[in-house]
Amino acid sequence: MCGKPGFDLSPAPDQKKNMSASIVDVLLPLGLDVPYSYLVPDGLDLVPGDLVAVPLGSRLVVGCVWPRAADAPEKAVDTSKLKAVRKKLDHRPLPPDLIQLIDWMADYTLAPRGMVLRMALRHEENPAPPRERVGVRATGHTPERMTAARARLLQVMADGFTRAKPDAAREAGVSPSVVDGMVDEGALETLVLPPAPAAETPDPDHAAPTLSEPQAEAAQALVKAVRAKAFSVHLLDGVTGSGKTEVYFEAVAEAVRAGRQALILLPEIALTQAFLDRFTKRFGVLPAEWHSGVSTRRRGRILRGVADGDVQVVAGARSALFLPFRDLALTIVDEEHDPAYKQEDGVTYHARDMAVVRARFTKSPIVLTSATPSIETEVNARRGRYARLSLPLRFGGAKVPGLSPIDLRKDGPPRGRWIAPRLQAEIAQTLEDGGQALLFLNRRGYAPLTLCRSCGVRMKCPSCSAWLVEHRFRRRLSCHHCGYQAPVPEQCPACGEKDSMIPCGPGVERLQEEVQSLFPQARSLVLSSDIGGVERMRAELDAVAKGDVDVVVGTQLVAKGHNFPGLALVGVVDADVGLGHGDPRAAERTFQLVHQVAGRAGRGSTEGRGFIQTHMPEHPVMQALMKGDRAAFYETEIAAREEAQLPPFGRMASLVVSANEGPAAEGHARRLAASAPRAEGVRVLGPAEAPLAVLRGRHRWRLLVRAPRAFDLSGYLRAWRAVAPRVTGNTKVSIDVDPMSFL
DNA sequence: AGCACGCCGACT
DNA sequence: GTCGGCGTGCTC
Repeated sequence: MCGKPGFDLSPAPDQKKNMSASIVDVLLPLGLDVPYSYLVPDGLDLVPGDLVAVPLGSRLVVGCVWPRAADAPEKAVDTSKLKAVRKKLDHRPLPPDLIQLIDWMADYTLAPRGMVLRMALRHEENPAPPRERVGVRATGHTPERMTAARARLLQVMADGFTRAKPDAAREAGVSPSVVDGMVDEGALETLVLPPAPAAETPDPDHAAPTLSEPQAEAAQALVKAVRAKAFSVHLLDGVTGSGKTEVYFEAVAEAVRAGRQALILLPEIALTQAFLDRFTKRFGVLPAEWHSGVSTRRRGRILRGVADGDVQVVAGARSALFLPFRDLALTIVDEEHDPAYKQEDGVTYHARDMAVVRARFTKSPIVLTSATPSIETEVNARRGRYARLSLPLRFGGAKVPGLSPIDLRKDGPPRGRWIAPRLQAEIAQTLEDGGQALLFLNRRGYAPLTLCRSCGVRMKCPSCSAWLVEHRFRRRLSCHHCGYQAPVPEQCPACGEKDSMIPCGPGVERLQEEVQSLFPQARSLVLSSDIGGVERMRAELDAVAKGDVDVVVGTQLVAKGHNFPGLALVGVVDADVGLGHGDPRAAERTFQLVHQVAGRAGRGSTEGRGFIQTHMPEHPVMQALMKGDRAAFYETEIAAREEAQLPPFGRMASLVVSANEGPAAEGHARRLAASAPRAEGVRVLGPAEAPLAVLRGRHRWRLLVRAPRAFDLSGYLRAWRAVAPRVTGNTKVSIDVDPMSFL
């Protein structure tokens, strides 16, 4: 098979005997931690990374030929009972750095190796065959009947070039049926075209930008890092609008120029039209997009292009991390602090951290960007493990607004309202001046809680320990954790009282209602993730950018990289959401969100103003936000983490025991805790009910493990699992190394 | 992850 | 009597 011309590469007869008895390890994309061994049929040449179809029980499964660890002893498998590899798939082998990444991630997260492989193979399940493209070419024959449309088409085709059928129709400005008609008449002939490229090649010199001096310096450092072809981590650190994207685009351009590849990871890519626009402006074409919204067929083409090295730039969500790049020269993690990078279901991992690991294996540079770096990244930069590139100035001269506090304890709004008099006056002034106002409230829906005024019963999700959130525009109550929905009851489900159900607390919908009653003449809009599809979202963002909206009421969605040039006022309606429960991560998150929202104002020519409503203006996070003092936030937060030996000064893992019955979960959690091995400096806390004690009908109890910074936490957890009582029934234990929540 | 096998409740 | 529910264990 696939013999090279002119040489007989088949093994000599005596070797052949050996070969036919050869065995490969195949990792299967299932919940298995160990590869299985298979016989290699005669003449099949397999290398690590090759995808193969192998029999497993009664079915055929696609797996990946796995390198045999040098130190691994021969497995005790009865070789006479081995099954044989059925066939090798027509596919490039997975690159070594990806195989290394999968092994490393499985070791680190304690996930079965096969489940990590599954993430890398998921996108090529059911590979849709590339659609056959039909091209047309002029034959020279003239049709019997000539029409205006036919003449135009033939004129376009007269150059003799072959065009794809739809392209020919579009260029000539005729309908596809005219093309078909000309084919029938023999004036055009059809032929099969090679598949279209998965993505067009970016032009590194399409529109080279004019960079400010600090930008140019930073760009130069990144270009140098790409040229060095060595592992390095840079933190590209700059406030909103400082031009981080333009800077790292220069490094991307360098990779493209060298004929190599770049990966740009983005949080929630489906919504960042602004990013795609900027990329197109700089490189002349769209990047290859990789996220769940891309069709299977398109993904298949991109995947092949990435493996062949033809697709040079991929912009994608965290799953793009597992693409089989042929020659990855550079990785960018945009907005590295964004919690969307943490995958919580299935294999639990942080895409930013894993991207750094892959870059290390690839021996290539990686760039983390943020205006508000995560504490982990900030500490790494301070320790000198990451090189910091700062862009201190706002591009274009506009300023991030300072945030004036509004103390809700003294100057709050009247009962049942959420906009304080001061903020109301500022909005009025802004509208009078013809500016736009943005009200930020990180709560979807109309009201976070609905209760009966007569008997006090609260509307709760039947399968989660969470209140049902009213969504008034859909007239439904819904659970944000499991998706359960129910109509808003007209009478109390507990006491039967009619019209007694009342909404408690604000959501963005309710806030908009208040805006409408306070400013009836203003055009207002709610921006929230559950408003509808991507198309509608883009249309609404456009409307805001064009100035068709006076007051925007938005959830955290408005903190992302959308550009609202007319925004003059930002009001943070409740800065305390999530704060005050003592979780340091909540403080970090609040700081990042509010800081970014504040950065939305004043991006145009006008200087923005900002207000922050809070019950705790003395809280260090609020203080830092008000003064616009980012350094102060990091000082206090880093000091607090160090004091408490929390990450990144100590290590953590969370073990969640879940079961259909509460006592089963609790009981197993207690036995699990009791079986924890003793180790110097390691503490096992709990079990306690998990923050969401019931989720999708599963009762959850949680253990937290805290360990010193340099401790091999994964090794400890593996040793623990080996001696832990085995799970029975529907009980499950899930492990999260480096959890987001420290509580 | 899937799939077969096994052991207990309500049905053609 | 079987059909089928899910809980358990195995797959090179």
